[in-house]
Amino acid sequence: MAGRKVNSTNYQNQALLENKCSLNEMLVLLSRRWITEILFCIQEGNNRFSGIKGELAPITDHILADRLKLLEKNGLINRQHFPEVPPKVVYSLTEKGEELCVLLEKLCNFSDSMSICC
Amino acid sequence: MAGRKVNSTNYQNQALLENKCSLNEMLVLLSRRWITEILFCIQEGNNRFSGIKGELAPITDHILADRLKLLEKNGLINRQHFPEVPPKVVYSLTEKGEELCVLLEKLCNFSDSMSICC
DNA sequence: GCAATAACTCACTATATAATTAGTAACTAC
DNA sequence: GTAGTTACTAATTATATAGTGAGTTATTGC
Repeated sequence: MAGRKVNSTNYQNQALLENKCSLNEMLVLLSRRWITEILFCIQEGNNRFSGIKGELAPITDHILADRLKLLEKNGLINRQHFPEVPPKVVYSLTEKGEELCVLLEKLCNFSDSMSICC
Repeated sequence: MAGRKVNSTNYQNQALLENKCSLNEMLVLLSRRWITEILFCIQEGNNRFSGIKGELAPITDHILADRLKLLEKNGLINRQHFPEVPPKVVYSLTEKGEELCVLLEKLCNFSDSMSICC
């Protein structure tokens, strides 16, 4: 975590947008690469680190760990740790997480109905 | 527009995600800074370049022009140009644009109901 | 002829985000 | 005692995205 430059216009503009509307915060979170796919993996019961890693093939450990932490921090998933060897950690959606998945599916249907280019 | 590095893992991973699900394309578009605010401005009738620029105060001409072009390219807004001097251009939401705004409002209500930290 | 206007465009710099590579603990099977 | 296992972490490099500052066009008002 290199830390953001708090005095930059870049930072301040983002802060302004997030203050104006929480949607902007949500979109920053959701647009982190892999994050929605990780959510859907867990929703479908693929609920362990290595399982998700396998399904989202080229994802790195680093990014996966970071995204799981983000999702947990925001109350969208639960993390259950079993002190075995080798270690076992199981993830599951919270109620909020389920709710979000429903909204994302709607957005997904909408995006299917149009062709997007950036 | 400096062009993306098409052979990088960075690019290829993004492409993989966008292939897997159009939601990922949609999220890239929506997470461009200012874009949802611009959409909401137009929805509320603030439909000219300088008007939007005024409302989203620290936004630059450069970014605003880019975002309007993106929204138009994706069929979310219409651009009507009047050949006067000084020039006059009026933007409006398309049907798709209206539809998207409805979905975004739902997502916004959801994000209001939780506290997000990144 | 000079300043002001709206709606842009361009070249450049600053910043944020993702990927790469290596390393960790605490065991078990061989 | 060496390799293999899971779920991570850390330092560094590569890439994408945002912001800065200036320039453009074609006209009207002074």
